[in-house]
Amino acid sequence: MKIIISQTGDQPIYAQIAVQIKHQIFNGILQSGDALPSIRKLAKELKVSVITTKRAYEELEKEALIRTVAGKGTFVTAHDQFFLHEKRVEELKEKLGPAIREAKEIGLSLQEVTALVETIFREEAP
Amino acid sequence: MKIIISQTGDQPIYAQIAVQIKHQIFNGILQSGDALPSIRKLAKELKVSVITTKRAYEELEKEALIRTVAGKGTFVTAHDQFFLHEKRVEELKEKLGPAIREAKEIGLSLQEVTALVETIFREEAP
Amino acid sequence: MKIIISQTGDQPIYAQIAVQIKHQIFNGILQSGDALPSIRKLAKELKVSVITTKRAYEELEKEALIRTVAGKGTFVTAHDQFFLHEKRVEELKEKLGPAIREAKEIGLSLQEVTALVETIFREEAP
Amino acid sequence: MKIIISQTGDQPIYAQIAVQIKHQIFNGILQSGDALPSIRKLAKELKVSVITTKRAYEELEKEALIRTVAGKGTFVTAHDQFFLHEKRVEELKEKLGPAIREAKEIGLSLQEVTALVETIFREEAP
DNA sequence: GTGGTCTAGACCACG
DNA sequence: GTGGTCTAGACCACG
Repeated sequence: MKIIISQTGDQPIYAQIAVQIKHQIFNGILQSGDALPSIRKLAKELKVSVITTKRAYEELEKEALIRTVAGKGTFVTAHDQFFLHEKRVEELKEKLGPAIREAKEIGLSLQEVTALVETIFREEAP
Repeated sequence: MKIIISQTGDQPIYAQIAVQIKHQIFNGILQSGDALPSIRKLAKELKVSVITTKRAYEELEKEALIRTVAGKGTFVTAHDQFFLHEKRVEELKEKLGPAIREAKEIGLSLQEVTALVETIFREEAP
Repeated sequence: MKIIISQTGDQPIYAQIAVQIKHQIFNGILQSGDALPSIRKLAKELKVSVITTKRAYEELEKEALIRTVAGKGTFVTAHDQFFLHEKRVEELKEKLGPAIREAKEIGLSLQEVTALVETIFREEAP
Repeated sequence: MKIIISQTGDQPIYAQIAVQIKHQIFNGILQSGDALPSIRKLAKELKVSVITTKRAYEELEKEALIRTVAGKGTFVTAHDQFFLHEKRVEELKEKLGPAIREAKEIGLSLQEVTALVETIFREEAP
């Protein structure tokens, strides 16, 4: 499983794992019903503790993106496109919201903000 | 000094203080050369530990927005409009950047992102 | 043999099998002396491991509801109506007991509890 | 803090702790805003691991009964009587439900069930 | 093999 | 002092 962990401590390891798996689900790399690696296998692969991988899976379970069956393993929840789209937009709003609120506090106009958004959008590697 | 602290723990208190002072500088409420309250005075006023206000001022010093002179007090750094504008845009980019990167990962087009930005911009209280 | 297994993990599979066979005995679908399917046959039918069906039968043997005769098979124990009635009430008490104990801890009166029981009884599909 | 732990393994320790604190909240022994012991203090007192007490507190946080503030401690959530009553009845239904469903499967009438409930209610120590 | 739970330490940020 | 996170082991139930 392709997951990159940064030990620089800016974000808990379990959160880094969770968010990357989440994105794999969002992008269809992991699909409904797909089995995730066992918490122990993934722990070995990433060289972290079992508790850390378990914690990551717990986060995703809270969001109903995966489902753990004791003794069986962990699987991507069956979900339709609508559910995923909702999840994605919700997540995006949570991140864009504070930034835009701040832009307004700073006194930027809508035009200035969208211009900045466009610049950043184009800057980033496609 | 007008600073509102949320004890709900979603953000460290020192960071809340720092960001609010920063915004007062950005918005001209605090201007070049203005004296800030002493860390002890501010601590009393906000009913927090002196360590907390000290930490907040340290953050702002790192960003060169304020300057502490031993035995005299703490003052807003002399800065021109260009410097402040740069700071503001830099800060905004740091927040918008990850959100926009994510929007692209999710597969949203520039049009969809700007539409979402506009919606959020209009939603927020002016 | 009519047994429905839920893979959702809320209850061990062996327990699901055991309880459903138990209910078939209680309700007379399985009667004294009736032969149960062999653990291997049942395992195939339900698509579970032989270990699982064996474990289920062991549970029922502990309760003296079935009896395994080496080389012959497994049979519903000879029992009279009194024995079965006792078993049923005993089982029910085990489940109702903790709930009612809790109701008292919470401070509900007998009237309130029986009212709640009546509501739930009527709610459930007959 | 008065909490009794059974090591017999029928229920995880963290769940035992959580349920007993929950009952103290329900019964007014712990009231809105009251501080709970720190996870480390409680761990020492109960002679369990810190992770176990933390896990217990996490369970209660999921149910919005307590609130943890990093660096401050853990507190009983401000809640009104209506909220608590709802919680209590909800919990009770979850326990009574399966038992009553079973009673019906066994073929008991509402009268028989309520009679049994009454017997158990009176049997238990007041 | 799978998860579930637990221990007894550790280091960190915040205050 | 407070939580938050993590490790490197362990034993268990289920299958």
